[in-house]
Amino acid sequence: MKKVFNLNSPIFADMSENDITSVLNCLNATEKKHLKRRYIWHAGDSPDYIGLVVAGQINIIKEDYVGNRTVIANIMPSHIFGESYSIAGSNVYPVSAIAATDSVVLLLNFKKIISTCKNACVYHNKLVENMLKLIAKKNVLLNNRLDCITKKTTRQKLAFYLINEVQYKNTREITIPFNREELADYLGVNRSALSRELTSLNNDGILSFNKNIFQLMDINKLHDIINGE
Amino acid sequence: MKKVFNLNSPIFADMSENDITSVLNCLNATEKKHLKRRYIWHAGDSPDYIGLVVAGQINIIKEDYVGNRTVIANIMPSHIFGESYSIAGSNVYPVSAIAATDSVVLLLNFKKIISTCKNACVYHNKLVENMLKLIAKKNVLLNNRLDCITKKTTRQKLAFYLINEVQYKNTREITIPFNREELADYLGVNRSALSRELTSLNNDGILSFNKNIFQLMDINKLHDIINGE
DNA sequence: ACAATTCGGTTGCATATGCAACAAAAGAGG
DNA sequence: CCTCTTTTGTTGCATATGCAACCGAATTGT
Repeated sequence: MKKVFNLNSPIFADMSENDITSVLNCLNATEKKHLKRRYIWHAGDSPDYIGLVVAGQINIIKEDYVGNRTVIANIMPSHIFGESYSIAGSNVYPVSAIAATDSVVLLLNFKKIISTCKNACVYHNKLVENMLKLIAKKNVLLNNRLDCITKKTTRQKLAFYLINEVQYKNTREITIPFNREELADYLGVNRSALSRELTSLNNDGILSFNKNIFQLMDINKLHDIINGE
Repeated sequence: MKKVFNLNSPIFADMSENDITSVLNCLNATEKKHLKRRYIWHAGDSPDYIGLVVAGQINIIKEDYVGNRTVIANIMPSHIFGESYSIAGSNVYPVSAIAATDSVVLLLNFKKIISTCKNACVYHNKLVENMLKLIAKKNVLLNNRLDCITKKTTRQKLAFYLINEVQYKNTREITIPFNREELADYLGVNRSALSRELTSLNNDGILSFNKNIFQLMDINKLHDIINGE
C-alpha cells in the first residue's frame, strides 16, 4: 500500500494516518493508473468498488445503445465515485466511469466495512460517518442538477447553472469544468442550442465568455431569466 | 414517546425495540399530524430535522417564484425525507415538504447522532449504517429520475419511466403513485403533452390505462422507443 | 511545419411541445 | 340528487430547440 492518504480525502476526515493506513487494508485498496478516455468500469459491471480519484479527473457517463453520451458528473482528485451503487447494493453500475484525463484511481471495497469486516473500531465508525456526509452532499448535487434540468428553457437552465456556480465563489468570473458538449449534456440540451443561447446572452450584455471562463455581467438579469423574465 | 417503532422503518433495520426506544430519545423524536396539503416545512427553513412518515404520504416539491410546482418525490410510510440537507449540513431546505394526504410524521434530529451525541454505542453505529444505505438508495432513485428526464422526447421519458417501474414487479400492470399532473412534473414535461403522448401510445396498442393503473401491452416496443425507435 | 482531429459557433429547417382554453368525466360535499 | 371542484383529455397555435451540415479556430500528433 502506497502512501496515498496525504490526499486529504473527505472520506478520511478526522482520521489519523495510522487509522487511514489500517482502514485502507480493510478496504482492499488498490491503486491503478488510467490513460485519458480509458474506462475505469463499464455500465453493467458489478458495483464492487468505490473509486477514489488520487490524480486527474474522472467523468461519470451514461451511454445509449448507440454511444450517445450524457456526462453525469465530473470527479476531481480526493473525491469518490460509484459509492451509491456499491453501498445501495445495486446489481450493476448503470453508468460508466471514464478517465477524463490521465488519472490515478484508488479502488476501495467499502461494502466490507459495513457488512463483513469485524474490525468495528472507532475509525471504522468515523469512516462510515464521513461516507454518510459525503453521500448526503452528493445527493444535494444531484438535486442541483435536477433543478437545472427541470427549468423549461435552455436560457433558464443556463442562467440557473451559472448563478448556482457563482454562489460558491466571491466573484463574477467562473471557470466551469465542462467544455460545450459536456455542459450541454449536463443541462440536458442540444449543443448548438446551447451555443445559440450563449451567443444570445452575450449579445444582451448579460454575460461574456472565453472558452470555459465566464463573466457574469448582469446577475440581476440572470435572476430575472430564472424567474421567467 | 409513543410506540412508533412497529412501523419497521429501514433506518431501524436490525435494531431491537430497546435500541430503537433509546435512539428515539437521542434523536429528540417528536410526532406530528398534518392535514392534506399542509406544509411539513417550507423551502428556506433551516434543515434541522429528518422526517419519517408514520402514516399517509408526503410530497417533496420545488416551488417557483409564482407557485409553479415540481414534484420531486413522493414519500410513503416508513420512509424518510429531508435527510440529505440535514446531514450534508446545508443552510436551508431548497425544497418544501407537503402532506399529500392526511399524515403522521416523526421529526428526528439526526445530526445529534453524528456530531454531538456521545452515546456512541452499537445501536448508534447501526443507525448510521442504515442511514448510509438508505441515502445511497435514494441517490440511485435520483439518478433514475435524471435518466428519465434526460431522455429527449416525452414518449421516451414515459417509456423509460414505465419500463423502470415494471422491472421491480413481475407483471405488466403497474399502479403509479402520481396523478397526471404529478407524473408530468416528475418527468419534467407539460401535462397536456403527457396526456397527448399517453393517448398516442394507447392508439398504437403499446399500453392502456385507467387512471393511474397502466397495462404495458408491448414491452418490446417500449424498449424500441427508449432506444430511439 | 504539416496534417489530422477536436472544438465551438452559425444557420435553415422540421417538429415536438409548451401554453391556453375548453369540454367531458369523476369525485366531493351537502 | 344536485352543485361545485378536481382531474383528465383534446385541440389550435406559436415557438424553442433538436438536428444536420458547414466552417473556422484551436489543438494534437508526427
